[in-house]
Amino acid sequence: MADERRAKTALFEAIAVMGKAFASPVRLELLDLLAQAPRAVEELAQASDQSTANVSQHLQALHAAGLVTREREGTRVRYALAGAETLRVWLALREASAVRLAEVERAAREYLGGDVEAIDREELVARMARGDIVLVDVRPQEEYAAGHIEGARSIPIDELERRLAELPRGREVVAYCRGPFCAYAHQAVRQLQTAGRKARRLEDGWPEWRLSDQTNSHRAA
Amino acid sequence: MADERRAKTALFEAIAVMGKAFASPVRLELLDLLAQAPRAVEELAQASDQSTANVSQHLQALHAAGLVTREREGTRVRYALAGAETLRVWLALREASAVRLAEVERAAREYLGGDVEAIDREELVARMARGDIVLVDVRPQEEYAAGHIEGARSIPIDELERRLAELPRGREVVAYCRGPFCAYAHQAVRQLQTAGRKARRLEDGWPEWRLSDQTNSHRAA
DNA sequence: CAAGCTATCAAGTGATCTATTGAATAACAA
DNA sequence: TTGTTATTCAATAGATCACTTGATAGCTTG
Repeated sequence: MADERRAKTALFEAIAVMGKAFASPVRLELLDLLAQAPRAVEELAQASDQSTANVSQHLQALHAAGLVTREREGTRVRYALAGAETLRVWLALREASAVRLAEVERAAREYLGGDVEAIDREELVARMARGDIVLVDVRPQEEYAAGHIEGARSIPIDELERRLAELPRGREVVAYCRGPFCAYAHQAVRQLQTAGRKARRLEDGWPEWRLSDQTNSHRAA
Repeated sequence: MADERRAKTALFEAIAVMGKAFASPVRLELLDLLAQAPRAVEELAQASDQSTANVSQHLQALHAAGLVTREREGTRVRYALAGAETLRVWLALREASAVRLAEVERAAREYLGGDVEAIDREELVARMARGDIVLVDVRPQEEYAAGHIEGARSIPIDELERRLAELPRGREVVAYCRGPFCAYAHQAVRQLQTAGRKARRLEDGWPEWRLSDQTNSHRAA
């Protein structure tokens, strides 16, 4: 009886080790970044506006919780998301928080600016098959290189304005980026519309696509 | 620029509010219990071996994180899991921790005792359709009452031994309970096998079933 | 092997979290 | 009203966590 309680407590304590990893905003941002592409500590520190030491410590916490893998690469250490289960937890948490916490919704709206017309995965697949649209990945190049939706071309958001001519005039443009809370696709659609193009954003990003359809994943050399 | 950072930080901080809710073993156990059936504070305190005040506080934390709903029922307050998204996060976290943390695996084995032959959902459905097996819900009655797999009969684990005669001798018995980390089904299978019956456990429990097949859910009056 | 990066470690401080205790409140019944 | 039960509140002490700073270790290159 008391033994059973002890064993049950030990089990929940072990699971809570992973739960704790999701309890810090900094770690969540790191997970979000790693969901796009593996990265070194320094890069993560820059992307998340944190000190290197702090990021290193958080990464070690994530590592201890089994959420990321670590790999030495010469003078750098490359961290990557560990397994699809990790991604699934993060996406489920993000989704749940968006649905159940008004504050998340509010913060998302604040960050993304006004809403922009979206297209869902299913429609995207259908229109792509018909050659109806151009799909653009507006994330940084390295993230595109680490994996992207098949058939997408890479035009990082920074370069979109001066590379507008690359996009055929006749077809609608669909932009996607890191996920529903990533501002790049919103920004891209606004820029495109300002330039007189027809444009929408994919309702979510590369990690969601990858998880929902493993076979579609495409990795560049 | 600085504005963008502030907005992004606010967003991750808001999501982390929910993340923090998953950071305590006590709260995880409460979520696990609530995934079976809504309950009052006192019941949860008893089931989790915690003081009422402590459980009340944790429930308030869960409520603030949007993970549970609260409803006054006379002198009691009935807490329930809020929405399918909440359940999805909890199950994803449990799954991920089982896969990625050796310690969880070890603690689970310790708690459950030796492994017992399992059957997956797909096979269960097929065998049920053929009338090949008897499906038994070995959770406490109230949890069965709050929802169960269609076609299952309720025999709480405490009563299994003296109600053995209710089970037809000819057919294999499949027992299920709260989930893969719940000991009841394991126990039931062992008892049944000792009594010379053919028995297996369903590989996971009612919450997983409910989530994977909403239409199969069955709620008693 | 010395210089230059990158990443980690170690220690410290302020902040937050947990569980306990005892008192307060809310709903109900006699 | 008074008593009873269920829940919450308030205060607290101990533990854990987050971020900073400055030192250290590992690898690469000249």
